[in-house]
Amino acid sequence: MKMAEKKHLNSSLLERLATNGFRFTPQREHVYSVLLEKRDHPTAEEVFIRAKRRMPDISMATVYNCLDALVKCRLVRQVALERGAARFCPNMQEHSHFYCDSCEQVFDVNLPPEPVIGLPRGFKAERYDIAIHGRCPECKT
Amino acid sequence: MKMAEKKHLNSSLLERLATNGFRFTPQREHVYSVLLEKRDHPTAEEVFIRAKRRMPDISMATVYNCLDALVKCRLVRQVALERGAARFCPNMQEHSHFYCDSCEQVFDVNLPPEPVIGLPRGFKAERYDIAIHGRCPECKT
DNA sequence: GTCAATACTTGGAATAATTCTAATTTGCGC
DNA sequence: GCGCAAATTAGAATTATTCCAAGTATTGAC
Ligand SMILES: [Mn+2]
Ligand SMILES: [Mn+2]
Ligand SMILES: [Zn+2]
Ligand SMILES: [Zn+2]
Repeated sequence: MKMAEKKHLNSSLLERLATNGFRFTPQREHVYSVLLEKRDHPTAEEVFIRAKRRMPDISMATVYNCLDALVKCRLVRQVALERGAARFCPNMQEHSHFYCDSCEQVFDVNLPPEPVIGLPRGFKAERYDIAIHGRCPECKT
Repeated sequence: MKMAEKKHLNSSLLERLATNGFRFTPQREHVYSVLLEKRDHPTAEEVFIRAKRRMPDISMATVYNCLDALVKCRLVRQVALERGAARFCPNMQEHSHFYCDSCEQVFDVNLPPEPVIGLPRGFKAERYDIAIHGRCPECKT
């Protein structure tokens, strides 16, 4: 990434953190950059491993703290597909998730215009989470 | 419940367990009946508490085992909404879940005919899990 | 720039949810 | 009824996450 790009990213990260009452720290910057680098769906553990490579002293507690801040700033989505560790997704476009029951990989899938589900009277939907389970192309028998 | 009804339920439970290679045990019968009694979305812990009322010696490990067997027999659905304890749903009709972010209750919501999501080439969907987050009528401000 | 207030980071302890273990008991085909 | 695989049990172990208390860094006021 070019210097100018990085500076811009960081100033917008700072802004986003600030408007949500968070401080800008090297750890938060780094965790965010780690997520943007490889746009998959790592667990906190996996983020920790990747973050440590260039910031060996970062702690697991901080990774959780950073992920939490990023989620609260809406720079990252937290996804709960299967039971077990939560996963984090840096793709903030509206999309749903395909979970391959065989290789356990998670794929982004574009959503149709709007999933028209008739809710009973009085219910107010804020957000739809669509998880599709099945086999990815690699694992199709 | 009338005696005849119960007998019928149990013989169909036995059959379902048998065809999936499971044995019929009083614990499995009881856990299943506990789920059918109050058709909500309890956690394993909550099932344990309810099951203990009429079967005080049942253990947590057995509750997990029973729930697992019932899920594998497709008599019960396991739902993973938010992070935290898994929930169990005895309603086997196709439906999706509304999770109230305020009171944390889970409601069954009927699905539209079929959520037409165009999957990329090669992906094979087996099951859609639609979770809707929002406010229930009680909690609407 | 200095300073104080407060937020953040850290390692380790604590907790929550679930799974594993090993001894005992039970269901079920013969 | 008998034998054996499967199920139950209490408790230990594991996994994922949160909490804690002490030290450190960031920020805004001056
Ligand atoms: Mn995603
Ligand atoms: Mn349900
Ligand atoms: Zn796959
Ligand atoms: Zn509610």
